[in-house]
Amino acid sequence: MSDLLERLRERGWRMTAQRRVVAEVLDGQHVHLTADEVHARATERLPEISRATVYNTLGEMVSIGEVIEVATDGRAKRYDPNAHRPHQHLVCSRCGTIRDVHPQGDPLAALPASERFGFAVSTVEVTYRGVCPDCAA
Amino acid sequence: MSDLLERLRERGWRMTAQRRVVAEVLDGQHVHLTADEVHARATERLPEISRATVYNTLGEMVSIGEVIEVATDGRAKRYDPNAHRPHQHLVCSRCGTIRDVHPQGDPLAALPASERFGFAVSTVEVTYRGVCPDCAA
DNA sequence: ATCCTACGATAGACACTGTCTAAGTCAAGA
DNA sequence: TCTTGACTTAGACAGTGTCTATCGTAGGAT
Repeated sequence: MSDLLERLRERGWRMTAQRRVVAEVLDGQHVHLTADEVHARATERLPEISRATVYNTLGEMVSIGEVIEVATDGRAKRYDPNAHRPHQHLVCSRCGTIRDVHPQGDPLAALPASERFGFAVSTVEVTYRGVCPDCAA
Repeated sequence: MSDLLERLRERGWRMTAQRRVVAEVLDGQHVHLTADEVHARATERLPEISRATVYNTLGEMVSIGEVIEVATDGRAKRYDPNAHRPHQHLVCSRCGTIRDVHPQGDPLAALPASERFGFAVSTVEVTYRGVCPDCAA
């Protein structure tokens, strides 16, 4: 079930109850949670888990590429466990929920060399914004 | 010279010294400042301007579409006065500086209806990330 | 030119998000 | 079982943004 947990173990992570819970919370969700939301859900299973541990664990998962950090507003970052399939995000401008979407074509191709100003461009993030069906009602 | 100021006046804005200074700071910069950076520069010209006023004024400019809010990391939002010409952003993943770029084509077209999930999609933000020439050296 | 009044500005408290530190705990190899 | 260093913890701290109550003033009315 928990591929994420399995991959972390393979990387030599020390398996603590806290890390297990954080991985499970991420794995079980299709929405993109903020760090404090992850903490809230983790607390339901492991009441004494601290905020710092959740932040640390998420940060480590991001730095090894198992989880993607999404900053769509200037507020809390959100964490996306779907790091292995390239995708972009569709954000509701009212309620802030995020959906994964898969646009056609390679967005990198749209930026000609003359517009790269010597940058070694490596990634593109595309954020579509609009009003979701629930908020439009 | 300050087109921004002129447009605000046309919208019936009460012209206060504070709003004038905020508009001038934005207009004179080609970089994208954070709210607190705007405040710092505004303070040089109008020492008693408050942080709340800068935040309010920036927020109002964003809501009427004269300025664009850019959240490239999970930290401070940056404010882009170049709202009249559609463009995207190229961010250095080392030093964080932002350049305006103009990709080809309409990025909205890449998202087929089947991938919109009932959202009324209105805007797209594209953020290219890479290492700038200065940081690559 | 002066007066009025509603809109804008102010200071500072507050809230949210994230980071850091010092001390205690425990997973896992010896 | 023992040992060790990686991990966790509580809580202080820092950066960013919001809110409230009060004061000031731009600009129309007189």
